[in-house]
Amino acid sequence: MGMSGTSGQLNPEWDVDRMGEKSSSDGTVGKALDVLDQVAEFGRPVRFSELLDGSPYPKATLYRLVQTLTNQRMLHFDPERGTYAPGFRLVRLAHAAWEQSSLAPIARPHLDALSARLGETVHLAQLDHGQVLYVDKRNAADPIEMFSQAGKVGPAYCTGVGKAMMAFLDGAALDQVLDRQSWHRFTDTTLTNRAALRAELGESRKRGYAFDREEHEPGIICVAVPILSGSGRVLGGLSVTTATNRKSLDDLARLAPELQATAASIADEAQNWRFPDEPSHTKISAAE
Amino acid sequence: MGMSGTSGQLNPEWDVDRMGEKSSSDGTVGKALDVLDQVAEFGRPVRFSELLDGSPYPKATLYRLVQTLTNQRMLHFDPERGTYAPGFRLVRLAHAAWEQSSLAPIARPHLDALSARLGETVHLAQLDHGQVLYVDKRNAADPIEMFSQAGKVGPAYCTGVGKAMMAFLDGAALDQVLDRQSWHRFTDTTLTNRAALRAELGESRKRGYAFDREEHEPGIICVAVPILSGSGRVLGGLSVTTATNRKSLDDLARLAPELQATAASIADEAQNWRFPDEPSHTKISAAE
DNA sequence: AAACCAAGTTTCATTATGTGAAACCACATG
DNA sequence: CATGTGGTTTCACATAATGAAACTTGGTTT
Repeated sequence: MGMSGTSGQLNPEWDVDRMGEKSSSDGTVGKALDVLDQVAEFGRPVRFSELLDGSPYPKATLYRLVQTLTNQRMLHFDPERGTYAPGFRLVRLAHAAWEQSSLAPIARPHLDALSARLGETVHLAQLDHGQVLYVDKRNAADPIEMFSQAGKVGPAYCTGVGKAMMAFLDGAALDQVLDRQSWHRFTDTTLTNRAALRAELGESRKRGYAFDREEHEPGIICVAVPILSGSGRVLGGLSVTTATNRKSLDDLARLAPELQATAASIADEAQNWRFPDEPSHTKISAAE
Repeated sequence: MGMSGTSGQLNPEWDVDRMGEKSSSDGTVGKALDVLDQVAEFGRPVRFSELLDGSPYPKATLYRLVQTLTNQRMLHFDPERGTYAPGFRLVRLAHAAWEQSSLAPIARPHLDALSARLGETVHLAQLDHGQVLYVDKRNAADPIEMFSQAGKVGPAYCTGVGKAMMAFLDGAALDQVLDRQSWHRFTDTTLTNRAALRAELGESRKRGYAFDREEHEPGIICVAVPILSGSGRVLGGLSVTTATNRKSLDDLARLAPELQATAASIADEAQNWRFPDEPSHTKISAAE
């Protein structure tokens, strides 16, 4: 409830806009992962035939892909129902992704502290493919672990963390993200076009933090700050969420300094952190 | 650091025991996923060259695989350090896996209740590839730092949930799991061979629940029960963990009935649950 | 029963894809 | 400026993926 939950408005069919861009461009592996995505997107275990119609691949090809994925435990086949669902191997791999990300493990104690001190819901998010990916979360009362809520994605254009992060992107990167927004109107305060959002992002940047004024869910508001690297790159976002019947936007605004301080320490640690036996780096081609 | 996989050693080589069995047998996709596993197993971001030595694949091939995976956002490349880590797409996919599994989402409220009532750490786990996969977790009111987390895997032969589940497997399935144990001696109560474990499993089965008597971590004990389907199939395991300085094994034993009751309701719900618009059987037709 | 249908599985000639030794590049270092 | 190391690209070649079509299985209708 408190959070998004809405992968909803995005209901992309197989081929919508992924033609030349990313998916099946690179070989068999791309196709297999494409299929994996499709199964995941169904939101429930699926039959082979359900996958088939709507799939760009012919029967035999799809069949082989699904077989391979099942073999590899990326998909799980339920023989009783004849359905496929994303497999557990993914969970193990995702755990590795989480642990190895430079942000989440480092931020963990900070979230604990913040959550304890404020007593409100705290989110840690990163931008992923134009969407907000919640990588960790603390509930007001009880701390919830990883995949219960974290792992979920939400829209960027109408959430606090999303806007906080976008506000600090430079032109090119920002455009990419803007291109991926769905601009669905969730509430009557939702900003539903680039111009409106751009203006808002400008203000947020000046201010140093962003609000969510019930733009995603009625009654839910939040303040969010970006987590910025020394060079100003956006590493992630941090937010405190509450309900309008508990706190006002002004109340939340007063929490901004504390959030920023936390964000700063996270960024700091993230940059200096070395994994146990990581070979000290020889500088590689600079990003630009 | 104890990653304690089945391999059990710090630097597991590529091809150790996965030759004929599973990995690269099925085509390019298999190889790509193999590489993905390797990156994950490193436990930290890796350089290309680090992957290369120890890889069965020649430079160019490995390079292409890594490129493809990065392209697909299954790997994330850090240009500053020149390293690869498991990518966020995995987290999204894993979330789908979690949500679609018949156990975890259903068990969630039960875990909440149990955790609130007992005030101790609660685990929900499933058997995956011979290991215990923790699919959800609630921390104790006063959390003890211990090594489990949702998404993490652990050994089956020396954990409460592991033993509770194994105790209710039939011959063939049990053997498969036993074959995958590493029998590493974590503490001096760890059971380090099949015979000892088999005896223990027998008792646990009779008793209806299993203990962990500091077999995995000193000072950490637990009771665990299996979650069994109507037909007796092992769906998962449920445990309460505590520290020896807080509770005794006898204290824990007294919680067993409550655990069993919870397990029973979870099993019950899991069996009857239908996803929203899951086709009951045969044809799906859908809109057309 | 026979005929039918839909989901799932296998075949096999064709072709696209992946392969990997070796060459190449870019940078750092002695 | 020679040498080394990590990373990237090439290209002739072999393998692996493709997909139309045929086949199997199991349930439903005539």
